[in-house]
Amino acid sequence: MSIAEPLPRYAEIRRALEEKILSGEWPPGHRVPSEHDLVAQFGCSRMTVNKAISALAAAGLVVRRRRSGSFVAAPKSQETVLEVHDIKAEITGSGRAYRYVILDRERRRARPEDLARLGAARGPLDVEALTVLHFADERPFVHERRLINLAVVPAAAREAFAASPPGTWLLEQIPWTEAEHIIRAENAGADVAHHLAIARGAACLVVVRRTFQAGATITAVTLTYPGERHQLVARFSPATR
Amino acid sequence: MSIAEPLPRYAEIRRALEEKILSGEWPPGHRVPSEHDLVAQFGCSRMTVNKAISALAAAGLVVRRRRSGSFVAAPKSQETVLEVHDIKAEITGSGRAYRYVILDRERRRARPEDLARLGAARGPLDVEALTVLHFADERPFVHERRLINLAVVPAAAREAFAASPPGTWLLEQIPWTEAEHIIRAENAGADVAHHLAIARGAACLVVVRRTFQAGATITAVTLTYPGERHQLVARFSPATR
DNA sequence: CCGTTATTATTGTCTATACATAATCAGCCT
DNA sequence: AGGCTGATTATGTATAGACAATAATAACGG
Repeated sequence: MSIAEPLPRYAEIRRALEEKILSGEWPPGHRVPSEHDLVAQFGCSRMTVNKAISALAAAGLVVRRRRSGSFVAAPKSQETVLEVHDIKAEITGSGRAYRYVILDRERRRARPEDLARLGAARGPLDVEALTVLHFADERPFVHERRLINLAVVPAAAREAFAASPPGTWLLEQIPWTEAEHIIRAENAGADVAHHLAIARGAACLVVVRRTFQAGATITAVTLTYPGERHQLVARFSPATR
Repeated sequence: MSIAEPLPRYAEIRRALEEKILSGEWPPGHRVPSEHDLVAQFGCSRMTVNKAISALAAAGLVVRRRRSGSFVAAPKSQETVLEVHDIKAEITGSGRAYRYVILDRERRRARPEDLARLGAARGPLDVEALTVLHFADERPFVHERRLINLAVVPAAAREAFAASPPGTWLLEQIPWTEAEHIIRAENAGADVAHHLAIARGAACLVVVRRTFQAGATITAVTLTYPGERHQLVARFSPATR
């Protein structure tokens, strides 16, 4: 049982509208009463009503158009909030011992496939290419292949990554403004299988993440998790977004 | 180049604060100036400043505490908006021919493993268990195993699923209020491999989705995609959340 | 020194009002 | 009919002020 807390007025109004929408009483395309009407109905000021509807608009439940009014939005594709943790934080956060090893490191002029991975169309570019293996309680946890754009993060060339792995270090160095994830399944190749101590051909969850700042790609990383031991969890409720 | 549009005042203030946070000038834990101070600094009313900071709080960039002030939030786990489309819409939306086959169907009293899949702890429950295969351009696209809670959707027992597959039908029937996804990689078993026309042991992307309404589980579905032919894409930018 | 109480700073919510902006509508002129 | 114009309507943004809720801090009394 939930406690009957005194909801703020705007939340109350929001709930009331949300209920109509989620219950299907107001189908997509249905016009929500105007702010003026709701003011009369709920006996409060327009600002309060506005706050309620604006919140619904921000949550994507309604679309607002000047002069026309507010309308129940078409059912969107299901969106879900996917949490992708920093690996070091993910492991230490669950009380396991964390360790990492840099398997390979090379500074080079970006090759065509590097440019493709970074999603950068243009020109000559220097990158730092790293291969890292992360352990949780001394068991291989994830295999990481990373490219760092040295045009954006020149300091990466001088960093030894002794204290923190590249991903964690980068997070501390520069904040990202945009990220893109691609998630797929792959059979483990010989090399990855060896490092992760799994059978060749075992299913792996592959997460490719590109991180951007002001349009420029900061880094592109391919994380390969043993499929049997890892899963991503995502949760979503449109009402509380 | 972006056009120099006249930003509303509150957005301007929001940007200014955001810039301090994202640039690292204000590290996590740093105290944001009080609304009163910002009013003086920006020469606007407190409501305007409040709107700006409240938006940042809603985006998770700051945490607000009465009397104490507003503080830059600890760097969250990276959250990403994952779009999971309705399968029928996903296929037809990309111009491919869509078809589905119901491989198996059974109405039964929920077994212990069914209850576990639904995440329902309590009692006797009737479920509709379906196995569906979806095709895109006559090629197997995804294998679906679904349980429908008949206590919530009794109509599912009388539905033939002739016009729409169960997932699409359910979306039309009852709106969900919460969803949970689990994503992992698995090697294809004999049965799934056969239906998807892939090699046994091939890596598959498995998405398990549970959908709730007001606490009760509506449906639990396990979608198995051929790993080589499917991937999930997710994009995120904190500034525009 | 400790516990209680009063003060105060800060955010949370709300009102009433105002003007701006955009889109629609009706009417008018050509 | 076609197009221009102005009125209307609904939302977008902003202001100034008010009171409530909360928690940190200071003042006080034992």
